[in-house]
Amino acid sequence: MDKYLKILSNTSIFSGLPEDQLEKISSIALGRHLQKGESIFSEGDDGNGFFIVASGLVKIYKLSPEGKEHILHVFGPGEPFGEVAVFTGQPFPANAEAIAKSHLLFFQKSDFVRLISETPSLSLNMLAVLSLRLRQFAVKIENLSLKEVPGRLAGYLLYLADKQGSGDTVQLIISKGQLASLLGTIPETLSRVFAKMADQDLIQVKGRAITILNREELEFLAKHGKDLS
Amino acid sequence: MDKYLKILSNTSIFSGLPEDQLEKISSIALGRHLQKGESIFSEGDDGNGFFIVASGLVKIYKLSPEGKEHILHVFGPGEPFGEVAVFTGQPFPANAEAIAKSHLLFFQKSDFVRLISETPSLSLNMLAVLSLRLRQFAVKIENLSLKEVPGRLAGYLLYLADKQGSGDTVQLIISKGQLASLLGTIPETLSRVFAKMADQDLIQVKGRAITILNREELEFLAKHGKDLS
DNA sequence: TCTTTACCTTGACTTATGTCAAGTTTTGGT
DNA sequence: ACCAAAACTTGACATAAGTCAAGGTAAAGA
Repeated sequence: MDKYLKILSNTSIFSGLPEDQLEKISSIALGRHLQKGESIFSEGDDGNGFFIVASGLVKIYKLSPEGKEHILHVFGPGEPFGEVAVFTGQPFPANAEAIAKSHLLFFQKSDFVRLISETPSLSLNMLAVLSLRLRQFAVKIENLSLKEVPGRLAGYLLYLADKQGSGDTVQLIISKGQLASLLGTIPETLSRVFAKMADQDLIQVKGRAITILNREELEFLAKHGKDLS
Repeated sequence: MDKYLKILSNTSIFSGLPEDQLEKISSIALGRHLQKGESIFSEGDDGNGFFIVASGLVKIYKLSPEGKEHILHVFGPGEPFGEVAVFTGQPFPANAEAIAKSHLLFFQKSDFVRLISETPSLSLNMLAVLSLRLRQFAVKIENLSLKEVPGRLAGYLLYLADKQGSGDTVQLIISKGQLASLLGTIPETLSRVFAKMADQDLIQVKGRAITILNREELEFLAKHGKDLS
């Protein structure tokens, strides 16, 4: 059980809580191991609890009636998902699938609601997490409706560079096909945009390793959503 | 002061709370009256509190560097806005403007955080509100990336019909230009789509009054995002 | 009522991006 | 190391929707 403590203290929703609280939380967590490609839940499933990624990678996505997929989120270690269903009392609004071998912690809805109503600082953490996520969605909506694909890709690459911190070379954590879906486009279009950006010496592409060659122009693209032409 | 009680009890975040709680809340609320077109806050402003619409209509929108506007929300009576900034501690991420003569209630951040940490049921309400909003955003993202404009409009009209309940004729609460922005397109395109739908006898348009003539086909459009052709 | 302004519509044109199809490269399993 | 299955790339083409521009309609204020 105690091995969860360290994991929990590194999550956005439980960070900053005193150790005795974390122990309580740890005691209601259920571990679950998944292989790459395993489904976690599907749209419409009863939202009887939520998850935290201990290790691995999970995608949250919706499917159109024609089967086209749009990825809403990719969550890594420390990030919670499925909480929305817990608080709305409605079924899960999207699908979740492990896109790498993953270790998850599951929290039963009833346990968690009790916990949160007893722990004001936990509810404030939770509110902050949901608020941040709303903000991310707002940015995503803005990008989808105001910017073209090159602008969205530029923004994503800069976001990755910032997050990974490792100089000007970033590693895509998902396949280019999945990145296309995350950016609201299709693999063919993304591939062409990568090619064009490489051609213009904005970036260098070697598989999943992308090197930023012209940060300024990339920032211009991300901001204005269009080529300067 | 007590006149706020009735307003507060009709809001999503305060509904279901006992009267003594509502009185406490009422005592920290500040009223504010706005004319149509008045700005409430701008992107980047310090998020020192949040608002509830008592009467009127408020739009939340982002501006691209070129000045193009995208409307994220339109909020009416009973709906809170600006709470995200309160919980993240960051500035407001978007702009807010009254699009009709409006009466707002303002809650100071510090007052509200204290209140919420003292009132578990309030924090659960708040979590539910944010969760629902996340869900709405997820739908919006799905629509923007998976559906074309006719599909988005069809979805919006059905949503309005459901919300207004008044048979098959709905009233647009915002101008068509603003609706275009809310649907992630421009007035010209929206106008053409309205014309095409009317031509196909899916709807009848008389100013801001839209009559649904063929609900089935509209539902097909909203679901599949495309014409059946 | 008249006039001005904002809102809406329509047309001609351009373009970004989706679709379909055919290769090529990379990856993972045996 | 080999082979099959994914993943990726490229080309030709179709089209939804944006841009620019002009005219019409409706609403608000004098």
